[in-house]
Formats: sequence, structure tokens, C-alpha cells
Amino acid sequence: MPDRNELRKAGLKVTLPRVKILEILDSSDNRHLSAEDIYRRLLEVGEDIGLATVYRVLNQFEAAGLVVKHDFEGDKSVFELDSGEHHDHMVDIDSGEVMEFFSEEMEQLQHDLCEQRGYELADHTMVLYVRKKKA
Amino acid sequence: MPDRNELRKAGLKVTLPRVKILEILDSSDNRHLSAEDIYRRLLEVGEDIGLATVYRVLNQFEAAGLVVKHDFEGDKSVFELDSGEHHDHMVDIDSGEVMEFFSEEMEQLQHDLCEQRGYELADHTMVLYVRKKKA
DNA sequence: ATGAATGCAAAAACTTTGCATGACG
DNA sequence: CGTCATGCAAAGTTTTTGCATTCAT
Repeated sequence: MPDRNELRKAGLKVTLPRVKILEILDSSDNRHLSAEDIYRRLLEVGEDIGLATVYRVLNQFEAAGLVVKHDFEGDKSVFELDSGEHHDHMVDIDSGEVMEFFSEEMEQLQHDLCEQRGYELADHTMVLYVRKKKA
Repeated sequence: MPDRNELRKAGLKVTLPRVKILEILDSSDNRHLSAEDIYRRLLEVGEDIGLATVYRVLNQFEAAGLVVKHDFEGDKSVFELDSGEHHDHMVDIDSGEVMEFFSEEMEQLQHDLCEQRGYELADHTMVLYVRKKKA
């Protein structure tokens, strides 16, 4: 039961809502889910967990470093399991599909741009909004 | 009266709220203001303009390309006058200061990363969260 | 004059919180 | 058992909308 250990390692009590939410984040095809998405899937699976709890649990997961929270749309946040490997995102503006990518060159460049100005890079967000090229 | 012409060029009727909001955006030291910020400054200057109007006007300005809307914080949006020159942002996480910068190399790299994957870059958001380097 | 813009208050959308109840260790 | 987590409903935030009134052209 890997999920349970993840929770214990994070110092979180192993409760049914937390386990179920972790399962959903882990098993979903779409790696990026909103609180509402998760809530709906819980209901579908017959778990009667409140939306408020979903929010609370997700926030705890974020604080514990288990998930990362993104604001791609500005209005609604989405959460993804933290794989440990940093990456950025590309969003297909037609389909809404979210893709992940990593570019060492990009990371380096961001770092350098900050250094040049006397700052150190603490964190960054980058989303490329793209469209499939016509063949 | 440059403001009035900007409005006419954008196909917007020249009304007092629109002129005043444009003035505030133009004269503020802080280039990045929230709707609430603008609303507050309007009251300070004695203009009795409703918050709903501020939102409506800002949205029209965005649609007209006069301002750009950003979601640096996820909860509250900020608006800045569109200077015409694209740039990205660096936010000092200690002071909250927002700095603008532009890197041709960065733009090129973003473009290439999309092309490599068969997409064309339509738009992007990038915010570097930084901290002043200790001397 | 006439269609568009504004103000106000109400609603919407998302998220957080208070409090009584129930579950984990 | 004591404490922490949950559920529900209520409240909080930010932003949008309906409608009567006012304003720009």
C-alpha cells in the first residue's frame, strides 16, 4: 500500500479521504485535476467525501510536497502529484490538453537572467499556450 | 488629451470612468494594479465610480488590447497598460516588487521548444520568483 | 433621441472556515 | 481515550450580471 506510506512519511494521519484522493490523483489519465474534478470522481466511485475536505486535503498535500498546485486558468486551480522531477507545461489552446516538458537550456537561461540582475531564482511558473501546426 | 484618442481608436465611447481609469493606469508608479487598487484610487481622487464598472472597463480595455491582465498570485488579477513591447516578469518574493524584462534568447527558445513538438507558440506566461542576492 | 454605459445590489464561482460529530493511533 | 479529521452549512473573495437610470454622440 504505497499510498499509506506516502501519507505517513508526510506526517499525515492515514484517513479514508486522504487515501482515496491520493488514489485518484495517482490513477487518473489526466495528471492535472481540479478540486471539483476530484470531488466528482469520488462521488462516481461511491465515496461520500465533502468538497471542503477535498480542498483541505489538497492543501495539506501541497504543504507536504505531495502535490503541486497550478493556476493555468486563473479562475480554477489544478493539482498534480509531485513526481519530484521539475517540469513546465504547454497547454493546447484548442483541445485544452496539458503537456509537460523539461528543458535544461530553459532552466539555465532563467537562472542566468536572474543572476545578471543580482537576484537568485527561487521559483518560476511558465506556461506555453500552443496550437497544433497545420500539416 | 492622448487618453481620449486611445479610447476612440479602440472604438470605445469616451466616458468619464474610462478616461479616469486610463489616467490612473498611466500615472501610477506601480504599473501593475488590481481592480480593487484602481477602485480605491478613484475614490481617493473623489471619483464616484463603482467597482463593477472598473471590472467592466478593464475587461473592455483588455479586449481592445489597451491593457494586459496577469494572474501573478492566482487569487487576484492585476492589469497593466500595454506598452506594445512584449515582456515577462520577475517578482521579488520578499518585497513583492514586480520587474519587467525581455530576453530575445528566451523567446526564441520557447518558440523552438514548441516547434520541436509540432506546435506553434500562440502565447505564454512566465514569472520568475526571485530573491535579492546577499552581497 | 437612442443606444450604450453606469451604479447598485444581487448572483456566481471558487475556496475557506466554524462547529458538532466521528474516526485514527 | 484524546486528538485530529470530516461533513455540513455558512461565510469569504473575487468577478460577473440584471436592471433601471444616466450619459455620449
